[in-house]
This record gives sequence, structure tokens and C-alpha cells, in this order.
Amino acid sequence: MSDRPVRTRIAPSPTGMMHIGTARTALFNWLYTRHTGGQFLLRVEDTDRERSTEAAVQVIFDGLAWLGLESDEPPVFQFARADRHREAVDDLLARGQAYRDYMLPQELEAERERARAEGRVVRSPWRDADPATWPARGYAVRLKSPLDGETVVADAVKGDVTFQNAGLDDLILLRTDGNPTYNLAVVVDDHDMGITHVIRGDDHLNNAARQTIIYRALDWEVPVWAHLPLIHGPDGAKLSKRHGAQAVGEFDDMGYLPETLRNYLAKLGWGHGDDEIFSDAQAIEWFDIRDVVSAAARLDWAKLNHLNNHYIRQADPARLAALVAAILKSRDVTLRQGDETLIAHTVPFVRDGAKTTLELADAVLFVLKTRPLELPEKTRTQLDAEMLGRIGRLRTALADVGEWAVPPLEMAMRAFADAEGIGMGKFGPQLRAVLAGGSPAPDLAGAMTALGRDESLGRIDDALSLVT
RNA sequence: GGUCCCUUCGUCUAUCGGUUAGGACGCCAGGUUUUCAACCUGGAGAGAGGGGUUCGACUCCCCUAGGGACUACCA
Repeated sequence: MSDRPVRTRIAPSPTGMMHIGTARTALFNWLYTRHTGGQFLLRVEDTDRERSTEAAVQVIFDGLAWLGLESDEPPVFQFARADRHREAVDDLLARGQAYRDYMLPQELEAERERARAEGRVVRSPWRDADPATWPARGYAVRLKSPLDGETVVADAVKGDVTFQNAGLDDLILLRTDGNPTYNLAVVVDDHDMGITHVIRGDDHLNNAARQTIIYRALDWEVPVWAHLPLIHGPDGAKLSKRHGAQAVGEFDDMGYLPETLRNYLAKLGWGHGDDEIFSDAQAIEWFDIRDVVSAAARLDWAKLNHLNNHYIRQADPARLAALVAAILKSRDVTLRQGDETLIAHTVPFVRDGAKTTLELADAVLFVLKTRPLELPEKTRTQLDAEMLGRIGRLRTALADVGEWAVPPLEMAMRAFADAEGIGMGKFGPQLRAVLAGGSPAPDLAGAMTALGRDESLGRIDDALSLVT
């Protein structure tokens, strides 16, 4: 470890989606650099040319942007650095830290079977071969790993993890076709990018030992390792499609806010005492790798929903209105001029029960309807002469309300109920139906406030005119 | 099979040798009530098992069991 300024990175490969685990890794890297005043970088591991399409790369950019975790420097593309990787291999060869391996595929296969049967690691006969014996054919380049002793990965989350070198094979650095492999490229790129802390998924812990050996062979400073436990599905198994969602974009589509994800993901595998809901600023102030939990966590939808409800209640109505408008458009609901403003105006009255912006979109629908509303069959039967008479008298009372706001409207309705000698249950459900046409609606005073005086009274008038 | 990691309420976690093992979500009961939520009050609910170390272990060590990752000329 050194006193270099902290530089971390997120290094996803473009697969066409951004896994939620990748998102959390990005968040932890980001929190740590913000906490220490360092830089957070992005490297696209696009060496798999088949999958690395422009669209797949864009998914990564979009995912990070949505989460608000932007890189402090332009992204680095791994494939473009292949020459530099080969240069490092040449260096290793020159230092005698790597060797040409002329094993044929079938020979390798046979050796692999033998090694497994003997309970040892694959070894190449070319490790110490005399150059004079080199055949005239293509070769791969392997790292000349130490045969004995041990390699310790000083992990900031797991503690010291010791690997016996005898159990580590000579990994391939350069393929026969001349292309660098992942383990080599990662080391070279992290070094060149000045990465001081490699914070990544648990699944790379085993790689860390061999990567440590590469760093040493190159005589480079080994970064601080921090391997985060993985995120599992609610049933404890690896998170996959059947758990409902695994990609960042899916959470967006399901109506979760990015600040919800940030808070939730931060709490998944890291914690600060009893704090459950906290701002980015607080998370940045409190975050430390040492407090990262070492066990895998499970995704809990109920808690995610609870958090999302909290943030929906905190959010700016205009911002929510824009999100809701987009959702409605995707459902082929045609919005008129001014509808988004109307939605923003309605949001405060309906947001308390909304767990997602999708639910918020449902909750806001009643206000967008145009008169005359189509009333449900059940309501039409309930609107007999007696009920219509009552609602007519209520309309008169409401029309007298001075300020069209929740408290006065509530007062007026209570006074009306008292005057009629009945409970609110005797006209509330019917009034709701008349106002909302069967759509979900908030409490009556809230619904009427959202609708406004003219629209509310107008909808009541429409119902009253149903008299047959 | 081999290597490595993990194990506190259903779930996320607090505890860094001495606590009635705390909080949150969920759940249950009650309250509020014009629907659904939200909200308020209360409740049930945990140290995987077995050995040590220690005056004293959830906390440290070992074993077992269970879960997971890696084991490619993929990343």
C-alpha cells in the first residue's frame, strides 16, 4: 500500500445488460473514492469481440448515468490496448518470468486429465525448455509462477487469504493467436490507470492470487484488494432472471428511483450502525471498505419497495410527473397539453401509497379522465333517487366551500355528514366513484383538491344528471 | 475432485470477550378510516452443530454440516 491518491475503477464487460451486482460494485468504488477524495474510473472490458457491440457498451454508460455514478475520466477500452498488453508480455519474457508454451490442444487436454486425476495443477513441459528445442509453430505464453511457497492476498474485506503456490498453475498470458488474456490485461490496465484499490466481486478472489504474481513479476506495486460478497436472489441462489430482475435497466422499468437503488445497494453488504435511510452525502462521509460485510446478501423486494416509497415521497413532484408521463405514454395513454402539470399537481395527494412510479402512474389516472366519466355498473345501481338526492345536497354544501383545499373540504364533508345524521360511509364510496369513475383515487378531499373546484363539481353534476 | 470464501430473527444488519443480543423491512394483533395504501401502538422472532481457549464467548481457534465462487488459449 502507498500514499498515492486513491483511484478505483469499475470494469464491466459489455454483455448487453448491467447486472445489479455490477451496479453495487460501482457504487462501492464510487463511495470509496468520494470518501477519500480520489477518482472513480471506468474501463470497458470489450475483448470479447462477439458480444462487445456498440449497443452493449451503451447499456453500461446508460446504467451508470442513471445511477448517477459517472466516471471521473473518459472510459478506457481494453481491446484498444492489446499492443500494450503484448508489450508487457515481451517484458515478462525478457525477464524470464514467462515462457513460450508449445503444447498442442490435445496434449493440454491430456495433461489436464492427468493433473486432475493426480490432484495437482496443470504443468507445461516447456516451462524450462531450451530455446534450441522450440518447434517451428505457434505458441502461447505462460506466466512462470513460483512452484512453492505461498502467495498472500491482503484483502480489505476478507483479511489475509493465503494460497499455496503449488496449487496455482502457470496461467496463459498470450494466446496462440497473439491475443492477451483477461488476467494479464486486467493487471496491465489497472497498473497503467494508476488504480490503487481494486474493489470488485467475490468471484475474482481466486484471480487475485495469480494477478498478484503477475504484478510482482513485472515489479509493479500490488493494489489494495477488496472483494465484495455477491448478491443472491431471495432464495439464496445466484441472482438470475427468474428472481424478477437482475439488470439495472429492469429496476428502472419497474419504477424504482436511482436514489432508492443507491441507498438499498449501499445497505446490502455495508452498514453504518442502525442507519437505514441516508443521503449520498452521508454514505460518502461514512463509507469505509473495512465496514463491508463479508457474507453474501439476498435481494429483498419488500424492503426495496419500502425504500422506494420513501424516496417517492421525498421527490420533486415535477420530476415524478415527467416519469409518470413517460410511463403513461409507453402504455399508449394520450396526454393532452397541460396534463403533465396536472399530474405534478396531483402527485402530492397520491404518492403516500405508491411503492413504484408504475403505481404512481395508476394512482394519477383518475385526474386525467375527461367528462363525462363512465361510471361502473355497480355505482350506477347504487345511485338511486335517495343517493342522488344526498349527493345533490352535498354538492350544494361543497359549492359553498371558500378555499378549495383539503382541510376546508374535509370540514365541509364532516359537517354535511353530521347535518344528515349519517356516517361518511353512507356517501363516501359513491362520491369517490363519481369523482374517479371507478379508478383508484386518494381520500375524497385530496381527490377533489387535485381535480380542482370546477372539475370536481362538474363530475358531480354529470352524475346528478343521470337521473332517469 | 481441488483451491478459496461465507454462516446472528424469514430478510438486510448492529455487536469489534462481559448487553434483558439492538434497529429496519416483512409478519401478527390492535388503533385510525370514505376504497387501497400510508400512518400510530403493541407483539412474536436469531448467534448452524460439536469441541476447545478464557473467570467469562455471538465475538478467538479447530472440526463437522450447509451455502457460494473459482477451477478455459471466457471475461
